[in-house]
Amino acid sequence: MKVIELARSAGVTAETVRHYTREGLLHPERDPHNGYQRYGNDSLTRLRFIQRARTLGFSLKEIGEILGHADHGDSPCPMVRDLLAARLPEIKQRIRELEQLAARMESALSNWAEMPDGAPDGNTICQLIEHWNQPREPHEERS
Amino acid sequence: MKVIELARSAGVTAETVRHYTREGLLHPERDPHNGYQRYGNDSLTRLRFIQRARTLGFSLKEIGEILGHADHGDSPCPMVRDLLAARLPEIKQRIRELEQLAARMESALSNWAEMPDGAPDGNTICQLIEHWNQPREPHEERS
DNA sequence: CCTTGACCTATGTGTTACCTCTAGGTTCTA
DNA sequence: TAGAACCTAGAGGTAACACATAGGTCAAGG
Repeated sequence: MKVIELARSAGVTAETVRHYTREGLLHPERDPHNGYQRYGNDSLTRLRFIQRARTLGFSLKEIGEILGHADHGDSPCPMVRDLLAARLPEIKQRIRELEQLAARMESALSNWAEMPDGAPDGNTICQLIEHWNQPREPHEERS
Repeated sequence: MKVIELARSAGVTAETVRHYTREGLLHPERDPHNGYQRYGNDSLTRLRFIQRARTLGFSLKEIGEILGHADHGDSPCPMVRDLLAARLPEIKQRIRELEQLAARMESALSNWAEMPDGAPDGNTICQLIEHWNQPREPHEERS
């Protein structure tokens, strides 16, 4: 199979396949005639595996390690259990953070509903933000 | 103030201050004697503003635009309201995605509780993942 | 035979908000 | 005067691709 054929079989873009190949997750052969990458059915298996693992929240790096174990004949399953069990509380923490962020945003929007806009003076940039009563817990990350 | 003094006043690292400066969010003067950056109290005001805006989920780029408006004497507040109102549903969507991810992870972990590990053969990489009954909705992102 | 279109290659850039490192100059304190 | 603590600029790393560049390949149709 050529790049795009493999990509279509799995419902991803050719770029994604090339990316996984560059990252060492797929091992195509080279067509000595024209330098094209040639993928076999094992690549399709691996690509589908990668997709499933991604929906479970594994990073490409982790998936690479899982595949590496499997390629050595070792069962990657214990690692898979451990990674997932370790990741789950992190995801839940992240959810809580985003929920707090959403709560702050809603609080701000409702507090601002009746505040005037006003231009900035030397001391104030945007009073909506600066005079907004920050509900608990400091800093957060982005979407 | 020198970089680290401003940084400490606001509880961030010197690198963060340098980063904001590189991004044009802070406008220090130069000490002609040694080339050091010199920050005034306005910089502290701006830095604190940036922190508050960050906890509301604004990106540095957006904060740069807000500060730009304020520097021109325009009220950035309407923009601030709009940005926040537009971002909120995105955050909520992200929360839903992560909740679904967490649900998939929990489903996998509980399904796997009684499955054996088993080494990979030619067809299977990790049967925990490959034979796991994926609950609805395909692909997702990372933490 | 040649063009066109669909495909291929490698490489580089952009995304986000910093962190880390290098390599070298400055300032303060004991 | 040494060493610690600080400063500078610039480069590279992080995650998972998407997109663009520049040029080579290939099959089909006119």
